[in-house]
Amino acid sequence: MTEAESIDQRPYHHGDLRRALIEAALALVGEEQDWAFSLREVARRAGVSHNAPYNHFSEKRDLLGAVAAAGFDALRERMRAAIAGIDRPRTALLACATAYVSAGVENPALYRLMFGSALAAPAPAARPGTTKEDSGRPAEARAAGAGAKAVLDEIILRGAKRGDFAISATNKSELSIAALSNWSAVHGLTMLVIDSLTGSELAIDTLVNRLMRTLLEGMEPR
Amino acid sequence: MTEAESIDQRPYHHGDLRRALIEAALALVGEEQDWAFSLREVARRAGVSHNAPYNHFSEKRDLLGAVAAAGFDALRERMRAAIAGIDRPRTALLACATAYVSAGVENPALYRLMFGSALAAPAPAARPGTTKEDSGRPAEARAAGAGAKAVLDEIILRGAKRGDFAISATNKSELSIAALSNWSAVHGLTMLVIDSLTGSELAIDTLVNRLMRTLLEGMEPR
DNA sequence: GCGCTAAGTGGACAGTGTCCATATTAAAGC
DNA sequence: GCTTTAATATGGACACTGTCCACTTAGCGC
Repeated sequence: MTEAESIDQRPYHHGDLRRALIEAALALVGEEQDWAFSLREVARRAGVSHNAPYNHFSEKRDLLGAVAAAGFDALRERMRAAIAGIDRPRTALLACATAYVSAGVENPALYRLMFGSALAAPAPAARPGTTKEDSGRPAEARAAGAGAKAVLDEIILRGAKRGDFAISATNKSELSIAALSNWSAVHGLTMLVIDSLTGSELAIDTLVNRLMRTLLEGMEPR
Repeated sequence: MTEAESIDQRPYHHGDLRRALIEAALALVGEEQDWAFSLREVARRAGVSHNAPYNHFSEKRDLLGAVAAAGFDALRERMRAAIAGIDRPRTALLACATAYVSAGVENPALYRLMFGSALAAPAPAARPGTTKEDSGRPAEARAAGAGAKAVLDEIILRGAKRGDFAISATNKSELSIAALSNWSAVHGLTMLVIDSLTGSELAIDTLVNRLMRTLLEGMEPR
């Protein structure tokens, strides 16, 4: 059939299968709002055999790790765009938080995957070679997550420098704690919203606003 | 063999299989730090056939829902115990938060399961009969979660009544927002600690303390 | 005592993740 | 240009899964 290569006669080698697989998986996560889909289904979508993915990912978990990393990259860009041009740290912080929660709410499954245990190693007690500081998550996802967090860190630093926050701009520990507090609050709110556990009928943006106000001004009387 | 029922001749009917299955699953979650174990493995542990569980749970997800509910119950009791006898709301809040994070850190998989998507319905777009307010989680787990949250609500209410918090004790919305802010922060911190994403070398209790201080006193200069 | 029904059993089926041997081809070395 | 090589794709196999089905057992109300 040296001639019959009319329709869908794809070449033996895909050429860019790794990216194609990640994109297919990303689409599946979005559609099914779950990552229980089979690796074979991903392969089908990419138009390759059920074994082709193993040339690019040693396990299904590896693929999911790459998907999570893509999610973190998207989140970072979204936050960056949201705070672009905003000078006042308090305002930037609020915009950043709103963008963050929105991203999570728009694709809950992807957000859950980014922080989920699906990435953690199987770990039947005492794996070797994993420090307690990495929890067995793929390096790719960790790095992408750090990139996203950096956006927050920078806002905090600016606020500290300007004196808008009661934080020493030279005290690494204080800065780190402040960033962690903010991330915790926003991350937690995102999860609770996703899980429909807020127990509130207020709009999401309103919730974010109130949360950040509490964080900035505190619960105790001033 | 009317006589040979010497060893391990269990009766045909288990008697309390439902509870036994939940306990076996709970143990498996604790051991494997994952809920990818098979329903058949749970059945094996309970000493019944691979189909017996279906008389008590219609799906694997149902079992996991019951496990999650048990987790919430344990969390509630733990928080209750931690704040027993503490009068000052601020102190109680701190003790409660510490207990909460500790519980999550001690059994990360269980904690993740409680909030995880494993409970959410498969939901390939637009399920019927599920309002956007329930996200398809089993009622049992929802109720148990609400019970745990009530502990927090009560502390906030007490603080508001005493004037320790700048919240009107009669304003339901304000109270709700305050509780949600606290839950978000603590929930978020727990998750970040579990995921080893805090980026801090401080002890967990210290992190909780700092987080709660920020929440109580705010980031902005006083 | 007797039937009803809840609670147990084993078998079956399609589908999964992953391993293996094999085939195809792009790229590197001569 | 031709050949070797390593990367990439393929199909088959295996043990195992969740869930369905038909069937058996035995506790409980009449």
